[in-house]
Amino acid sequence: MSLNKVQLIGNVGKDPEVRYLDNHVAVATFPLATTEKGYTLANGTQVPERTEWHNIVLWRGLAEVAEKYVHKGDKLYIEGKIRSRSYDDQNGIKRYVVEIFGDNMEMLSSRPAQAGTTPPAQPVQTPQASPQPNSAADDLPF
Amino acid sequence: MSLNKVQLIGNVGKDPEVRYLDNHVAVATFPLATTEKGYTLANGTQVPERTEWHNIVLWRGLAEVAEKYVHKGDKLYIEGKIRSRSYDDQNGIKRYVVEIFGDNMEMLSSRPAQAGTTPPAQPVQTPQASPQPNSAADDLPF
Amino acid sequence: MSLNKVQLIGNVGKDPEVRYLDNHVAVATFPLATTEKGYTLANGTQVPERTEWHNIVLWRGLAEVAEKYVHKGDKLYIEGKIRSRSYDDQNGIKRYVVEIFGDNMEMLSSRPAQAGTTPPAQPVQTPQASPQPNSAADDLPF
Amino acid sequence: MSLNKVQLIGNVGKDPEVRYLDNHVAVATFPLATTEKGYTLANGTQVPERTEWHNIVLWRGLAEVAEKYVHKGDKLYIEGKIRSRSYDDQNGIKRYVVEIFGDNMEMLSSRPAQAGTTPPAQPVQTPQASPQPNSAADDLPF
DNA sequence: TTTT
DNA sequence: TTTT
Repeated sequence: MSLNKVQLIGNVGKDPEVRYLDNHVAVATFPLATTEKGYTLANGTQVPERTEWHNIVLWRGLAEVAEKYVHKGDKLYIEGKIRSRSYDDQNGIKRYVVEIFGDNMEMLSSRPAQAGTTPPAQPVQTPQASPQPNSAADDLPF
Repeated sequence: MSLNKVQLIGNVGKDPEVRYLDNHVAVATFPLATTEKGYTLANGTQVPERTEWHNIVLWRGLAEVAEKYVHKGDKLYIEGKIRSRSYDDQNGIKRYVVEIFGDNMEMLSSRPAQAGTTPPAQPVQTPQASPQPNSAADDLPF
Repeated sequence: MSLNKVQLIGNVGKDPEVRYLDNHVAVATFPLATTEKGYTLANGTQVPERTEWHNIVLWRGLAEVAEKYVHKGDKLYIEGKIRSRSYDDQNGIKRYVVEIFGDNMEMLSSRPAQAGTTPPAQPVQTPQASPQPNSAADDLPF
Repeated sequence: MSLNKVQLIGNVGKDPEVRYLDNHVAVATFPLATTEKGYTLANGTQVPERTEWHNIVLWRGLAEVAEKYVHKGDKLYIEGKIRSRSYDDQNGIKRYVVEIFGDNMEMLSSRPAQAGTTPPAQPVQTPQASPQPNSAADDLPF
């Protein structure tokens, strides 16, 4: 009875950081920028261009694809869901992050493949159940 | 060159708060919950149900519709985009909020209308012109 | 490098027809109606309400869920992709049908469960690769 | 109470055909191909690549943008709705066509602009007003 | 053939 | 803070 879906087309802000959990599950994270063009209102007000940064998190096969094929500057389509998570920062202050857990990705920049790699079958998609790490979505300051 | 789209079906956590800006523009805010059902992994691990809370922000006509027709507990479809915003909290600490700016809403609970109101034309959407030429969708051979 | 995604919220026109292929794979088909409300243009022209009928096709687990829980009149969310298919009608004339192959479904009507059934875990979603029956999408008269 | 949404990323099959109605409204039509990669099933069956052709129809401003900037071979994101239409063919046989009425388009190929034209503001969308309050999306702690 |  |  619920839907939580995000679709983004944007540019990768940094090369993905990939780590492997104890169970050898890969997790990739990287920022993705979407940009709205600026425009002028009827009354002459200039609304400037605006860039939104999204924290992308990929798991398993998608993370491995990202490790091999995704680079800073690439244009990507990402489909997934919104997840909130809290953590305590270095000053013991509780912080909230919103992340996009991607379950489908399309590479929209066509780059020459790196030596020793083969191009990914697309669409690359996570098989069914995605892992659910410790996270919290309560107490949002809203 | 960019897409920032969110689609949610969930339940309204609180009656909308509606305020009017100096230019008489209405802004409505309310929390919306999406819930993923829990499940059991192949290895027997129980993944519990998980609720995500989304900060919905509606403008103008959509805000006015929300003021009249949206109530705590209602099931809604919301389409919009992700927007981040920062503010300084009461301790001068910079905080970030992620909000969903809705530009399309569908009311999925059919409630009896309140006395003195009329049901909204649906879909309620930020105004758009879309011409409707002669066309037919009947008698499909299916 | 490609995306083909459809999202529908509408009403089921008929109880699903479910058949089982030789390999015991279930396939369910039913029509789903989406309706745009009519409205009046600035120049006074009345644009009438318009109903679009979609041919929904579900496979495997989703088809089995549809067989048990989906009924005429129900409101559904369906996510999937567009597929065209051709066939020769009884007069040997080549006909084209467009179908929506659903891979995600949400039941938006909450009906009392039928005796002897248990509610489906939701969201019900097809696990990865969906079967690709004989179909053709070429030579469209466009 | 209804949603009819399609999202496509694909390649333009032919340069758009643009015509102008009596009221000077522009209408552009062109085919767009989405392609699913082939794959091999667990039992060894080869599922071949499959291309789906979509009949895109754009109106007004979007049609004018397509006339200027969209060409055969371009990669596009198109968002819109499914519309069915019937007509009688040259043999008096009733035919049905399914079209995608686009209301949002993103050009994903970056081509050098043609002489005498300026690049389109993007996203190009059927006009909408959406207020932009003070907000910040930088310095996210990620 | 649905629904509001 | 919702809902099943």
